[in-house]
Amino acid sequence: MKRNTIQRSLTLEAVQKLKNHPTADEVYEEISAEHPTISKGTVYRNLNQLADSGEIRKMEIPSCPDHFDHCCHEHYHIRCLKCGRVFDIDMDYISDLEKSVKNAYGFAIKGYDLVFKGICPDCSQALENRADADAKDSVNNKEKEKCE
Amino acid sequence: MKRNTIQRSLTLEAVQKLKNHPTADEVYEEISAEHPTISKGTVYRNLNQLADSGEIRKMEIPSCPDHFDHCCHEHYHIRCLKCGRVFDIDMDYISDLEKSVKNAYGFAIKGYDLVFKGICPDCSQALENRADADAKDSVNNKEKEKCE
DNA sequence: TTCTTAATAAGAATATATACTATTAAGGAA
DNA sequence: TTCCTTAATAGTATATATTCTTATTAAGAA
Repeated sequence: MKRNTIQRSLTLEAVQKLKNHPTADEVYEEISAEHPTISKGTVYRNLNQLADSGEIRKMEIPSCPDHFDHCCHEHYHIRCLKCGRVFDIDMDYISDLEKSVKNAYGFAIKGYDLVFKGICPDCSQALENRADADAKDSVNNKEKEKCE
Repeated sequence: MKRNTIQRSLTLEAVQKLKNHPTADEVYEEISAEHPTISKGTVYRNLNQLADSGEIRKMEIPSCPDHFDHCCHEHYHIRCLKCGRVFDIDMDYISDLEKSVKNAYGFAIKGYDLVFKGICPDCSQALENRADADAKDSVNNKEKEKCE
């Protein structure tokens, strides 16, 4: 039988508090600030269990660590190619996109992942500012930044 | 200036030969069977360079290692949730999906990643066969399998 | 209160990918 | 052709994300 542990409650609360699609690591940091003994493996396990039970949503995004979302309505996201942050996007949800599939070669389709990609306002601004500076440095810095 | 190295040619040839969206590791295994001294880092670097120059396509898929595709026309893919393999899917390509976005909050949209998910015919068959056997074992085996 | 065992903490292990560094070799110049 | 510059390589180390392992703890039933 499933047990209601303190760690499980803390994990759920942290995701609900951190509204910006936190990664498992960000959830762990949030919790461990108050409860330093919690284990990162526990956070990972509880996040996945909470996602399995539908209490939170697990967002699997290409070339990114998994992000978790407290939000309950289906919506799309956009990932900044430069800083890696993930944001909500405002667009009607396409619930029957699999009907557009002509041939899935025997696959039982369970859904789809759709993530837009682009450059966020912050990074656009930073790029413009740097355009005056050394172009090479700008490229190097850009390449260095990681997906958070 | 860009140099045409043997390793670069081997990498391109391997992707063109392996038509099933190989991962970098699969490309490395293919090449190293004939050329055991090639370095995995070299394969990664050349795959990314070839993708940057448009000679191959890099497929970034959630919860999967990157896959590489020799194919040149835009098309969608489906990932098996059980075995992790990636297959082509037959569906009209939506080139202007970003026009459906109502509000991207200042983002400059550069494109999108769309990947369907489902259960492939092989895994459907395997699940049916196992349904007669112990259900618990079936679930455990399912959880164990990794994205390839 | 006791007991069973699910869940945990801590850290090792794994997977994917990139970075570092001494060495090699591609291709232009002499 | 031979030499030279330096991009690319091999091999190793490192980074990142996540899962696994194992002894211990504690949730909740009896």
